[in-house]
Amino acid sequence: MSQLTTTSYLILGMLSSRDWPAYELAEQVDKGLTEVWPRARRQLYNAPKQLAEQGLVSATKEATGRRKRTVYSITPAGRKALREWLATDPKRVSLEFEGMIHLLLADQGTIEDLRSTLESVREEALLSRAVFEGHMEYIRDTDGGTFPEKRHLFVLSSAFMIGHFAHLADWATWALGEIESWTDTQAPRPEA
Amino acid sequence: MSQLTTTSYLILGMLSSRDWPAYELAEQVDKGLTEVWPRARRQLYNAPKQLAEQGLVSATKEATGRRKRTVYSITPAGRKALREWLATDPKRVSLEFEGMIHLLLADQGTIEDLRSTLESVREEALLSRAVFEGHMEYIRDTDGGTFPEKRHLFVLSSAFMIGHFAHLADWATWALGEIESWTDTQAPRPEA
DNA sequence: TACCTATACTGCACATTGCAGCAAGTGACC
DNA sequence: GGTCACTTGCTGCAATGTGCAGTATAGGTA
Repeated sequence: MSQLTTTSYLILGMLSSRDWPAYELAEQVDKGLTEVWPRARRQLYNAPKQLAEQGLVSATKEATGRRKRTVYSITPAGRKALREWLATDPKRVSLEFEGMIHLLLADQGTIEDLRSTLESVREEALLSRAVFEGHMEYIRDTDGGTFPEKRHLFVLSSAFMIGHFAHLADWATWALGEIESWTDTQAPRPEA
Repeated sequence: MSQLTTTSYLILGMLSSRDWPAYELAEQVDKGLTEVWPRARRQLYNAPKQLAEQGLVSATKEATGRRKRTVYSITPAGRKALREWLATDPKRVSLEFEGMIHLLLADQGTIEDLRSTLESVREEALLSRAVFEGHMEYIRDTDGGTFPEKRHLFVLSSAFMIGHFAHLADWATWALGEIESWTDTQAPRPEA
C-alpha cells in the first residue's frame, strides 16, 4: 500500500471526467501536461495500474478485432481520495533551468558561448509562448476542446504559461543587452 | 564510461573556481542552486565520485584530528570537458507545478480548495521573491560573497529569479480576482 | 501487396531519490 | 568538566522513476 504520487492523482483527476483507455490517458497527459508536470511516458502506464491495485480505479479489457486495450474507470473510493488531495496544500513550484547553470559557469567559457546560451533560451521561450498563445486563442474561439467543462480553468492556466514564457524571453533579451558591451566573460559590468 | 549529467558539469564548474571538500560542495550546490537545478543531496556526493573515476577531477584525503574528508580538485581534462559543455545548447527550461494540477482538477473539488491553492502559491512565491531580492541587495552592496569573480553573473541570475517569482505571485493574485465571483468550481466566467 | 503510421502496450537496465545510520568535531551553558 | 545540541562528513540501501528497445495489431495509402 504505497503512498500515491502527484502523477497518480493526476491520472485520477483525468478519470474523474470520464473513462479513458490507458494509451489515450498517456497521450493526453504527455501532450497536454508535460509543461507543468513532466513525467516519463512509462510512468503514465504504471500509475493507473497501481491505482487499480489500490481499488481507486477499475480496469476493463476491451477488444478491437484481435487487439486489446485496457479502459480505466474511477471508483467511489478514487473520487474520495481525489477530493481529499485537492484540499491539501500543493508542493512548491520547482524549476529546472540548465541554461542558468551555463550562465553561472560562463566565466569558464567564451562570451560567444554565453551569448549563444541566452539566444537559445530566448528562442525556445518565444516558441513555447506562441504555442500557449495559440492554445489560448483556441479556448476563446471554441467550447474548450476535449474538456469543455474545464474551459474556465484552461483560461487561468494558459494565462500563466504565456506570462511564464514571456518573462523568460524578456529576461533573455534584457540579459543579451547587458552582456553586449562585455568583451569577455570576466568583464565587470560597466558602472553607469 | 557513463555519460556525464548536468549535475556532473555543475560540480565540475564549482571545482573550476577552486578546490572543494565534498561536504561543502554539496552544501553550496544544495543551498545556492536548488532553485534552478534541484537534485537530491545524495547525488551531490555521487557526482564528484564518478568524475574522479573518469579522471576529470582528483580526490585527496585530508584529516582534521581523527576525522577525514575528501577534497576534490579539477584536472586539465576536467577543464576541457567543462569548456566543451559550455559551448553546447542548454536543455529546455522545465517546470514542475503541482499547484497547476490542483487548479486543472479544481472542478472536482470545492471553491475553497481552489482559493486556498492559489493563496498557497502566492504566499510561497512572495517568500521566494523576497529571498532573491535580499540576495540581489547583498550582491549590490558587497563584492559578491563566496564568488566575487561571478558577481556580474549573479546579477543576471538574480534578476531572473525575482521576475520569475514576481510573475508567479502576480498571476496567483490575478487568478484569485478572477475566481472571486465564482460560486462554485463549475461556474463559467461571467461575460463582460 | 507492401509500407508507413498510429495504437497499445511491456520488460529491463540503469539512474535518482530520500531516508536512516554512523561517527567525530565545536560551542554554549551549567 | 560534563552533557547536549548542532554541524561536519559522509555511506548504504530500498523504493521509485527514466528511457529505450521490443512486440504486435489496425488502418490508410499507393
